[in-house]
Amino acid sequence: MIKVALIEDTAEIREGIENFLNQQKDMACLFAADSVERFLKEIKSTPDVLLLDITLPGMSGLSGIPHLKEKFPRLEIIMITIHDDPNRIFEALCQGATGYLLKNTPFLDIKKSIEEIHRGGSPMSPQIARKVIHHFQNIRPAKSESPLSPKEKEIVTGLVDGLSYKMIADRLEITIETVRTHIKNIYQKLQVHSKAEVITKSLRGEI
Amino acid sequence: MIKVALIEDTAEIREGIENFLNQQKDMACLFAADSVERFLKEIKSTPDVLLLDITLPGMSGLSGIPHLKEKFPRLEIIMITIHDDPNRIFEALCQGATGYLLKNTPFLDIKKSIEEIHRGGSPMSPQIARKVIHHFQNIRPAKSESPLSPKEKEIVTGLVDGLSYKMIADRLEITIETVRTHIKNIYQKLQVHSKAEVITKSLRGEI
DNA sequence: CTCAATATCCCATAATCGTGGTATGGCTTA
DNA sequence: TAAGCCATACCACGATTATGGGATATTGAG
Repeated sequence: MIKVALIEDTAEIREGIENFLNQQKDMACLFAADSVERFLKEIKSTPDVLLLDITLPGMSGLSGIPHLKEKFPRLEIIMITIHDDPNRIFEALCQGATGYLLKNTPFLDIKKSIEEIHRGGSPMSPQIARKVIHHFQNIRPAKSESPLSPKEKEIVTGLVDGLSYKMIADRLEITIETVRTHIKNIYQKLQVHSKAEVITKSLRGEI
Repeated sequence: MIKVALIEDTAEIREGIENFLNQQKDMACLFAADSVERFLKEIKSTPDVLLLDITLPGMSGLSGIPHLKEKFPRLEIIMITIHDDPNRIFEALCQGATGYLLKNTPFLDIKKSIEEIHRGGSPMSPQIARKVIHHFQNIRPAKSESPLSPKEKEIVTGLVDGLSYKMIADRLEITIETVRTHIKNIYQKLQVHSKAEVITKSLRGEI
């Protein structure tokens, strides 16, 4: 039995979702509030999953996340919203939300999402996922000419990931001796003498 | 009719997916190759969607993405892989992949994903989505105070500068043994096991 | 005052790394 | 065709790192 809670200011939507959840066999809506403040004050037990609207009177869902997480550290939060503004999505995810659904999502899919998040997944509509990914792609612009060969760059990636030579060898499916050779060449090209320097250069965008 | 292509080195999996795709009414598998190199050399027409394995002989799927995107700028790429290593996922998404599926995904879901990506969404299994989101959540919380003591932060700075224990000891005018102790404590606090990981965390603002 | 955190120092050992070699085969290009 | 880069692989050795012990002194918070 998944214990769900809900914060949504529009009574119609709130009651609709609440009723729907309570009709399900494997979940129950513990509590439904119209604001973060009221929720924090009045909730009695500990929910597993919270459906949280972004636009709320008083404290917004976004700024409420840290408070909610503080009171219930293991709470999984799914944002529900009409906005699909990438910045808000990004913000919510950074604050600690784990899922993100649009308000027009059918009830049945909301149910699936609650089950999904409870299983350790992250429900996200594909449209949202695409926006999230675009954010990723924008923060790392294509870098200019690097003196390193493609394989060498893969080795560097391994170093940045904190892998040992052995682990890099496994990942790239080559022997550790080949990894050593590549690394020697990388050091030569970059004029460095340690993993540490390569990682620093790489993360500072100097490669 | 969605034009799909496939790069996967295991013949069994490749042919399985190829056959399945060709049985669908609304899609066709234009071409299936066992390596990025062969794909780029032999493909004749322009696919809409590419299913791309990460682990490949020769050029890895990861490093192949830029080449594939260069030849087919509007190509949508879905990574298919047995690995769910967050670093690789992150890398693939940054390189320009738009979807990410685990190899055990049922054929029917692969089909749905292809349709989804073609509609402008981003197919991702919820497990993957969770990992992606964790990446988001780890980039930000630089705001909270670090668990490291002032001295420990100085040690970290030394590591980032590529110094050996000896050099850090000289710089801070303490013995190398003290440096060792500090580093042991740092590893403990950050739950890591190498200089490399400390440097990466530090430069990513996670400390 | 006591405790926890910090900072200092020492020892020992196994694993990993850095660096010097050598060598083969494929590919590109002058 | 020869020169060069790239990727692959192996050997050897000293340096460095990772991790397990202990030990002592200071300091600020409860």
